[in-house]
Formats: sequence, structure tokens, C-alpha cells
Amino acid sequence: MTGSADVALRAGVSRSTVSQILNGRAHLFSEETVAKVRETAAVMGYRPSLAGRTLVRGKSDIVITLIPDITFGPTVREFVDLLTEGLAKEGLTNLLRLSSSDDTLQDAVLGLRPHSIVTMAPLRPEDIERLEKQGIYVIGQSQAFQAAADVTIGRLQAEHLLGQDYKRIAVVRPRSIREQYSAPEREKGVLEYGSLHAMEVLPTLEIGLTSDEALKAVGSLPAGRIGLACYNDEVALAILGAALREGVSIPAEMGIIGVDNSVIARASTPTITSISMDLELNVRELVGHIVSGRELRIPPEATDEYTRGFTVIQGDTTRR
Amino acid sequence: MTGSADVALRAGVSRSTVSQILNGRAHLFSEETVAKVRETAAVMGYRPSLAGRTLVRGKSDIVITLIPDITFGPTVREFVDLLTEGLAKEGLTNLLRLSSSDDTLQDAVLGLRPHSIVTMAPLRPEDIERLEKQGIYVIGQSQAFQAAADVTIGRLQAEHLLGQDYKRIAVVRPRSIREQYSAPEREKGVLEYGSLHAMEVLPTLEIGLTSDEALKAVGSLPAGRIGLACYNDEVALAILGAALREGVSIPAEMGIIGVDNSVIARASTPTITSISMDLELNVRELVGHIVSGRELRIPPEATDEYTRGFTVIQGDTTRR
DNA sequence: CACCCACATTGGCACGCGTCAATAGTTGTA
DNA sequence: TACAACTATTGACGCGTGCCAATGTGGGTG
Repeated sequence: MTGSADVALRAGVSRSTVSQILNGRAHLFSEETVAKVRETAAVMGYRPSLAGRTLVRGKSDIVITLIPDITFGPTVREFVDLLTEGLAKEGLTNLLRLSSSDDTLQDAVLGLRPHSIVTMAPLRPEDIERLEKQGIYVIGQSQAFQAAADVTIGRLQAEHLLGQDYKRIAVVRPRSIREQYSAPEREKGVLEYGSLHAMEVLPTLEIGLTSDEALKAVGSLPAGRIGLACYNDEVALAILGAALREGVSIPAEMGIIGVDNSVIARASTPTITSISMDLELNVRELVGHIVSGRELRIPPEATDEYTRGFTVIQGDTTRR
Repeated sequence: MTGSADVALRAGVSRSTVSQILNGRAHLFSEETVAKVRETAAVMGYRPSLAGRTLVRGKSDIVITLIPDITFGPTVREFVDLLTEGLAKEGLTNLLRLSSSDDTLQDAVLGLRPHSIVTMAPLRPEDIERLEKQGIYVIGQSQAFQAAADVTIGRLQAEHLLGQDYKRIAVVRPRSIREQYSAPEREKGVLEYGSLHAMEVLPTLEIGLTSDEALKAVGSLPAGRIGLACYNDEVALAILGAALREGVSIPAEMGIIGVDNSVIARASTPTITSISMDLELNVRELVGHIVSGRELRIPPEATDEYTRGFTVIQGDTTRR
């Protein structure tokens, strides 16, 4: 592997010269030397070892983004893409880590001495404390914030359903463990809004994501117009297909709203009403905080501000 | 940040002792010392700096998995999960890098001196050569292999459709750029099988993933029984929904087969016939090759062997 | 008692890099 | 000529680690 010493040898200068020229001190050297070093480095495909650099600097330029065990849908993907791009502009390298429930996996990454760790899922407070005690800057949705966002989503669903004149509603959530992070909070949001506005909220349905279970769930519902607040678009799709099969008329007898505004919502027929979120807004803010190293602790009273950016996308599965 | 020296000081031993005990040479030391060092390290939350270790070893324990700009669906997610898990058992840390088309992004990762790089998308031969010249072990589907696999998928779709007595078929692919990697090859597989078995293959439909476009596509089809080989389950879902809306009877008048065997295929009603792949098989093999450092170059004549593991999952959208 | 050997532990080097003090070379000033 | 003031470049140190050679420490054997 090419090292700075190799480049120096070939360019006929000292290793120190190479290092300085490639680290923003080129103005100290003659144009001739600078050109020769740059060229040689390029030709040899030299990449400074992050190990050496990290060692001498004490921290790496690496940001680790923890992806929890949730569905990595288009929304999350786009978020991460934007984040990676934004960080790259600041000279930081974003790498992803799929964090299953196993705790030790997260620790494996600490050896990198990452610049900071971004979590897409709320970490337990004790974990955050442990990381920060090690000097790692942890950024991410606090449990409180995540909860607030999910409650907001649930509230929006209920609000939309009521606005479309579904006065009797129910929550539908998947049985899969992967979704257990947010499901209770979203349900809470629906229930709160429902009871606040005198809606009739039926017991929550929990289904496996198969056609059979969806049919059973739909069959278990009482007759009469009803609105279903689904955990995400996949759940909504399952319910929608089953309802159509059972001859339930959509949206007259049954209203369905999902979450994510995914391809599923837009591609199915009828299109599914869903909830989208404004990612760019969040990403821009996030990058700023990472670079500046300022704390990103959302005070409880300000969570409302951060739960903006959620928008109901009207589809054909809900209509007055 | 805690270092091995800190641990040594607190445990009352030399730094060297700490290092050796934590690196598989514990048998050289007394039980008492080993216990004390292990305990102290645990209490202090010591994680050896990867920088130091990499420096002295010349290579890190990090495997970089490049995720191309394709849909990170459940199948890919599961594959990566399994891979991460398998590598962890071998002491390797798997990190993900979302690689957009931008070349420089990949280089950013070279400074890590990764143990190897796994690519989920075929890299250009010159890129592979460049990486290997730097001593990085590149593993991944060669363009040839990926192509072979995709052709196989297409062939399987056509075969299944013919088996279910759809003698007139068409390919449906999404317009999105993200899917352009595999789409042509899958189409090729369908066409080849079709012409080989005297099937009538209609011109390929290209649709955006919206309900409207799907309706238009379905409307453009001639009357009579037809089988549609869809690029993936999302496309299949779009077509299915549109067909049901148009009163096309499924599977009598129209057969639909997707790819991925995703939640979509199982959750929709009717369930969608799809193609699944045996991930664990591939992953186990992959991990073995990474650890052993042996070449994983699939010889052209052996591609067939690697394209096994694809299975048609019968759903309700195709039936004789 | 002298010797050797196994055991338990430590000292010291090298890895590649960024940085800063130190050096050589050149020009300007008194 | 002597000396300062600059410019262009280099030497040397230390970051944290893994590992090998070296050291100390007993206990057993002759």
C-alpha cells in the first residue's frame, strides 16, 4: 500500500513535505514542489492512512450512522443519502452500521474513534451516557423526541380521518418485532386525538403481514363506515387488498391511511393516503450540529417545532 | 478516551500484559492476572483504538459493503444483516457505504485500509483493478455473474408463466434510474426463454411507479389471456391494482409474477407470485471467501451453479 | 550449591501520519 | 563583512497498538 514515504521518495522530497502539502500548508512551499508532489501522489493513487491520521489527531473523520432494526425504506434511504452528502462537503465520511438488538455490535465501532455517532433510533439514556463518557459525540433523536414525532404521526392520522368524516376508527399495527419502536407511540397519538374529539376508537388490530391475516382482520371489523390508521404503507396495503377482496367499498365504507408515502402508496390502485416527512429540513440542521459539535438536545417544550414537516398526502383510500 | 495504558495502570500491570491478554495470548499469564485485567478493562469500558491496531497490522478488521443506488429492499437488508452477523463471528466489522454514482465517495473509504470491500453492485473492471493494486481485496458479484443471475431470474419468470399456460407474455419494468442495473438482463432472460419456446412476447412496458401509469399500461394491453413478468414486486403491485380496478380477472385473464418475494407479495390480496433467493447460502459462502482471502472469481462456465437458489413462490396472481 | 527450564511478565520497536521546532539557503540592510 | 529577515525544506517526536525478544522468578534436578 502506498504511503506518504513512497510518494516523497518518488517526488524527491521529504515525507514531511508531502504531508504538509497535502494538508493545507501548500502555501509554504514553492509552486514547483507543490505541483510535483500533487502530481506524484495522484499518479501513485496515494490515500493517507486513516489509522495514522487518527492516531496523531485523536479522532477520525468518520461519522457512524446507526440504522436500527426497522424497515430501511425509501424515506430513510433518502435521509441517509442526504446526510452522507452533507457530511462529505464538510470533510466527514459517513458510514452505516446496521444495529440489531445486539448491544455489542455498537461497541465494535467505538474502536474507530468516530467523530460522532448519529442514531436513527432512540438509544437508551444509559447507552448515550456511556458513549459520551468515552468522548464520542452522540447525535440523534432522543427517545423523547422520537416519541413526540410518533405521537404526532398518530395524531395526524386521526385528524385526517376525522376530517374525512370517519368518526369510528381503529389502529392497525404489524406484529413484526422490527416495528415495535414506534408502534405504541403512534397508537397513543391516535387514541389521544380520538378521545379528545369524541371519536369511537375500536380495539387495535395486530396483524402479520400476509394476505390471510389481513383478510381475517378485515373480517373481524363491524359493519359501518370506519377509518383505519395503519402503522405504515405495507400494513395499509395488506388491509386495502383484503378489503377489496371482501367487497368493502373504499373509501365509502372504509378509509385507510398509511405512513411513509412510499412507492407502495403511490403505485397501488387505489392510491393510499399516507404521511410524508420533510427530510431535507432535518438533514441540513443535523449536519450543522454535527460539524459545530454543538449539543442537539431538543427541549421537551420545543418538540412541537421538530415534529413539523409531516404532511398528509391525500390518496384515494380516504374520502369524505 | 481510555487506552490500554490506563487499563494497565489501574490493573497494576504493564501495558504489554494488557495487550497480550486481550489478544488471544491469555494462556501465557496467570489466571489471577488475566481475571484482573479483563475485569478492569470491562469496568473502564476499554475499546482498543482501531487506529493503533491497524497501524501495526497494516490492515484493519473492517469490511466495507458498498450499497449501490438501488432500492434497499427487505431482501438486500436481510442479506446485509446476515453478512454482518457472519463477519462478526470471524472478528470482522462490517460497515456500509451508500455509493452513489460519485467515484470519489468510494475512495474516501480507502484510508480505512479495509480488510476487504464487498460490492452489492458490479464494479467496473478498471475500478476493481485500481482497488486491488492498492492491496484491497475486492469481493463481489462480477458484472458477468450479476448478469447471469438476472438472466436466470427472467428465464424463471417466463418458464413459470408458460408452465401456468400463459403463452403470450410481456415484460414490465420501472422507469426509475435506480433499477437500470438489472432490468435489461432480466428482460433478456424472458425474451430468450420466450423465443426458445415459441411464446408470443409483446413489447416491453416501461412504467413510472404510480397508479395512473399502471392504469395506462394495463389499458394498453390487447385483450386475451396474458402473462406479465414484472421487474419486482412493486411493479407487480402497481399492475395488479390497476388490473383489478379495470375489471381484469386475475389470474384467469392476466397472470402476474414479480421478483423479491417481499412483504408486498405476501401481504397484498391476492398474493403475488414472486421469486425468492436463498440468501443464507450465498452469505455463508461469501463470508468464507472473505475470511480465507481466496479469490471469488466465478468462472463463466460455473455461473449456473451460482444462479441456483432462486425459487418461484406461488401466489394467487398466476394460475393455470 | 550451581545449573537449567518452564513460567510470568515487561521493555522496546515499528506501523504511517501531522505538526512544529530546527536547519539550510537566499536576499536585504547597516 | 556581519547580521537580520525572510523562504524553502527537513528532522524528530508522539499518537496507541501488537508482538517479539529480553528479563525476572521460582522450582526442580544433578
